[in-house]
Amino acid sequence: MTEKKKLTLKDIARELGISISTASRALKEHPDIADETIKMVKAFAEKHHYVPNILAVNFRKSRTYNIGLIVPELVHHFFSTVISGAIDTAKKHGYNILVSQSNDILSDETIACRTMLASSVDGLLISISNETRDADHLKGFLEEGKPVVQFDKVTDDLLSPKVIVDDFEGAYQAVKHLIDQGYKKIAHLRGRREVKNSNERAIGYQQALIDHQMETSEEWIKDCFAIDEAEGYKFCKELMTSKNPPDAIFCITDLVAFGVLKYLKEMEIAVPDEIGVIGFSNWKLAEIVSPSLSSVDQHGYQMGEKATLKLIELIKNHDLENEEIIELKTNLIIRASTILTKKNHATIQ
Amino acid sequence: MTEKKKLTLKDIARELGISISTASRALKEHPDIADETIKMVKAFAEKHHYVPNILAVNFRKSRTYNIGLIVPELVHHFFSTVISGAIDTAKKHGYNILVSQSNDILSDETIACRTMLASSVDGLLISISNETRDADHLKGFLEEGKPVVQFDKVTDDLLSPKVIVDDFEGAYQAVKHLIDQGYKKIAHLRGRREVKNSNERAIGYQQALIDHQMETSEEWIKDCFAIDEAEGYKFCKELMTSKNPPDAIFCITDLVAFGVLKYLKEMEIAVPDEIGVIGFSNWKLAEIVSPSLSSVDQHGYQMGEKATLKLIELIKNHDLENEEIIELKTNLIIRASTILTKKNHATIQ
DNA sequence: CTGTTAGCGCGTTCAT
DNA sequence: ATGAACGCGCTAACAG
Repeated sequence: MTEKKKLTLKDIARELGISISTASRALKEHPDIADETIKMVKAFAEKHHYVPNILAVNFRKSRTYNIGLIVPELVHHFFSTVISGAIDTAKKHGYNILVSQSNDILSDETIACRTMLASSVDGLLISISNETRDADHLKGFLEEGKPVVQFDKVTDDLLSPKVIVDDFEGAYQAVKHLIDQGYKKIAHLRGRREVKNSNERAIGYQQALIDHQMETSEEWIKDCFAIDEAEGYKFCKELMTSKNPPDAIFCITDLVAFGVLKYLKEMEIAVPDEIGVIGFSNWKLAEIVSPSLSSVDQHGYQMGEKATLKLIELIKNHDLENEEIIELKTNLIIRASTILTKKNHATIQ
Repeated sequence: MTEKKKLTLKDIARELGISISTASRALKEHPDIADETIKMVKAFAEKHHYVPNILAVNFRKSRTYNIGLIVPELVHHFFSTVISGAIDTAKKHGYNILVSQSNDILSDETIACRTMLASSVDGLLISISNETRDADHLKGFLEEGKPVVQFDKVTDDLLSPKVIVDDFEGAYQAVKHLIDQGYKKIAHLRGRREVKNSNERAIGYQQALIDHQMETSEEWIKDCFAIDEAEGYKFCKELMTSKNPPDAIFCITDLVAFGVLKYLKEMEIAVPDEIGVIGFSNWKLAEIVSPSLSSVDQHGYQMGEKATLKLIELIKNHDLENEEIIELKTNLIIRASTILTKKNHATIQ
């Protein structure tokens, strides 16, 4: 395989007996250039498959049309959905997306940032790790004139736009739905106390209970750490074997809810009749499991779109001082795991 | 936010009263340069946070340390796992990954390729779309001296290394496992006839049946097109309501198997006692559903690693004629959906 | 050991 | 309407 020697402006100029700058301008249809010249140059370029050397262009303009994107975990339904939206949107605007993951480890995140900065992305989209507290490793981007947009998991330590979901409202609606269905003792498997989203959801849960004068209990709130299926299983067991077991469980995320469902199935505790279960994030699998799982949809794809659009806007305007907050509404998806009939309702009471 | 004016080699040279090339070489610890000079330059660079302008370096060396990666679907457990492996591996070797998706549409794939080429990736990792037949849109990479490595879904129309899974063997083992468990009438929900992987799995299925003198029937083979849960449900219904229903089903992928499980559950047909179900790909959810789903693990992460390593090797060696085939062994994961006890075995007979 | 020089390909004044 | 010339920041061949 012999590599093609790439055609340059210089080649075109030489072949056509014009100057390099004329060739350059002709290709851009600069108003100063004669129509005929333009036509001639364009035809020649077309014929010989001239492609500008993007490396030279980038160098000259010091930009790359590449956007960095860092998430905690790539193999994760919600984040991959966000990435999907980001990629599609970026593509539409002529940008590429450079993806990296932090594995929820701050040092990995810091390294990823360095690599991104070194490879000269034009801007950064990031959802911070569970370990991240301050944003020192992100400030380098702004210092170099590269805008940052945070999404989903964000920190206030960085002045930047944030695209987030209304976690409070989503949680509130989920719990209100459980209440409306007739469930009386609603438990919550919550996420980490250091993570804002988790706290928002927990507050939404509590507010809904308070607003509807529902019974509350500290025993019904369990703190997840790994936020996985095993924890859902474990805490569900704890709850159901306690003195005052709940009759509904609101889970910080679907994955945890799957663990809950698993335990309940093993114990032959009927969902939704004996107990209602609702998750958060609306994983693809939520509609596939049996019983299908009610959940709060976060519109991940849309989040990817909005964050990317905002970033591209900032890049174009050299805007490094934007701190707009774009809050997406959640969407309650009601499925079998919480549809309690009146009859069963009575049973519970 | 005022942007820092970046320090250049020229600045260092001027400040230190040396030439630019000396500064450049000193930073690279070139053997010609006096230790003292090296120390001095490095100290100065360190102190003033000198960072080489990567755009200039890339331009000069005509390479970017960026690798393109195109998959049919990003929001897909297997592919996101592959990407995860690719990203981690690339990072280790100083490369970034530029991700794009084709949505299984050839024209999208072609556009993605063009964008990747234009943005000057150093090489390409690709798993082709279901629509892709020939590799004309990929040949441009080789023509420009950029190596390509195909993985999972590959075409022989392009001379390139391929990292694939031994689909035949994986399917064979899955079906053999069903036979060993005592299932007698094994059906297969297969994938598209135009897709190599589907055919390999179908052949593995048939060979296992033949080798063990099992009953076969054309009726037991159903062609999936969308390869989703709905199809699993639909075809399972067709199978179970036919004159000669199977007592086990081997599914082209876990997603289809989930649909199968759903139908069986609705009909209260017991898995694994009345019917065994096995999938392919070992999705995260396979162990979460009830009953947990036996599956064939494809080692997606490892596939991402191997493909990336191979590509980096080709990039470094300017090797464009490699057509090595790296075949990964699958791994049979046995779970509840196929563990038939001896007693039940007798029942079936 | 170090400096000088010559580009890499392109965009952009400044002339003409 | 077009061309000459310069420089972006860095590397490397050549010269001393």
